[in-house]
Amino acid sequence: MTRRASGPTGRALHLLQEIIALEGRPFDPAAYSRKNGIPVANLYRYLTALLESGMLVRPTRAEYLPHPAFLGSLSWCTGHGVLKSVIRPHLEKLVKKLPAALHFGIMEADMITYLVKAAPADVDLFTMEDMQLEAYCSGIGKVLLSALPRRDIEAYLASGPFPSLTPYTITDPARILKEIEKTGQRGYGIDNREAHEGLVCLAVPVISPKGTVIGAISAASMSLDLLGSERTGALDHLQTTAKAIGSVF
Amino acid sequence: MTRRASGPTGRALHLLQEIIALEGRPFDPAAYSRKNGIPVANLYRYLTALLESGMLVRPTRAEYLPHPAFLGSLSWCTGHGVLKSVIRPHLEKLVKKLPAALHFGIMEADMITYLVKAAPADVDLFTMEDMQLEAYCSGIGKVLLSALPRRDIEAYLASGPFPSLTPYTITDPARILKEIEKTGQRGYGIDNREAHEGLVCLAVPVISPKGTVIGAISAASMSLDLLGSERTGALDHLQTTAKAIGSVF
DNA sequence: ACCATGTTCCCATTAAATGAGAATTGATAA
DNA sequence: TTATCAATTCTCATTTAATGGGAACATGGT
Repeated sequence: MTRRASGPTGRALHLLQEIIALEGRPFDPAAYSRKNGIPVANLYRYLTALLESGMLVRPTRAEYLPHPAFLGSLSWCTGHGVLKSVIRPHLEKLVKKLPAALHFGIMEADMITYLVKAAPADVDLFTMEDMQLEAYCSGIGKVLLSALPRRDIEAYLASGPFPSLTPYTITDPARILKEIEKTGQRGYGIDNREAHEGLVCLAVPVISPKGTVIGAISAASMSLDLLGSERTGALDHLQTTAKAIGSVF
Repeated sequence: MTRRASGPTGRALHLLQEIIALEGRPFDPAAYSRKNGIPVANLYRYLTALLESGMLVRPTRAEYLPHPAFLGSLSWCTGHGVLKSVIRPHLEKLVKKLPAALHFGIMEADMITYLVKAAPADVDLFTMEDMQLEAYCSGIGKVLLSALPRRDIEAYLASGPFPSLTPYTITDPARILKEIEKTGQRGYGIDNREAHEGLVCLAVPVISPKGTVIGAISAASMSLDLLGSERTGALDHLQTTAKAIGSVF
């Protein structure tokens, strides 16, 4: 789940994350000591440091919880605000080289949420940040679906119906599955006017060094050239940015 | 704001809290180094440890933010859940010695919220956890009001009106102020049938070692003896528990 | 009062942090 | 592209803190 840095500090931080991950269930020092090969004496030293720093409280002798004041200090970063802050500078840098409507999106409850948008001043597209779209007919959606376990893809396909939004929308679950599989194989997603009249887009996944799919970025355009003569160049830019973003995590 | 443990680990944790406290504003390594007397080289070492442990991300070269995944791992402890977990064992321990309806409450938006309730099986009181009550006519309310800066007390008194809930309810702002002042002077609050027919209660503040008022605990009873013959004993129990809870923070 | 378990203490040994400056990297302006 | 400046990392001898195994000490429950 979490990376662990070496050294005493890294071990103390790992302990903090362990206690948070317990979600309130009792923390068992002896078990943690055994499991991680850390002598109990050191374990208690880490706990002391975390308590003295105000990150943990000890309601009773053998109980450890995140400190309410520490949690309070984190209340400003609820929602996707931090994630947006992480992504935005990358998209705004890319938009200078690839002048199209760029988006970063994640999947939430079978829908795609566009968290970040960056577009040249002369491009006017209907999309907005925090807008939700169907997954089956968007480039980002196909990419994120293709990253799901087979079981989840099938559950998604069974959850239809899939309304037709343009004459090009693919609405048959079997054909959607084929699209998803193709997307996974070639490593990028295409939306060929399936979600909006005349709008095409290319999308690639953003993957952390650990292999987690954070989300996906896409370039959208009202010109078919994006899928034709411009495709290779655009994909190259998207891949580069996606890799840069991924390496942040 | 935060306590700081000595040693490298304590300093690293302090840095983490500093970055969280910035709420997304840019972190200035040089300034932090100067302000805290920490050489920049060490500062960057702490940052590296925090990054490697997955607590921070660095969206761009000179930018540090809490890691979205770390924030996600904390999502289970939104609201007052953790605070309740901290308080509850103490009240449940106290209820064995002081068999009355015990409550822990905090002030939110000029109202009192009862976060924890502990009562003997044979005591049946209308109160419930998460219930909100008026502050001016409850023991906990008077205690928490008396801990406020003068300015805030006056703002509260100006925010009336203060409805009469029983024949004993004090509704005149000037008299409420007197009550609040008396509460602050004697160190505990009294509700003499002001909020509910026949119900009396005693309340004391819960104060952290740093002097922060966390909330207040109260004992309530339908017998006037709580304010008479039982007052000294009950107060003693409440004070002891309040001190024990306070020392947790 | 007793027991079991959780917690702290002890101290010689080992590992890690320290700090000042030099060296390097990266973004921005020219 | 190159110059420039600030941000960041590296180096290394020195200082400081962490380590760990067990004994000793609390505490809550029986």
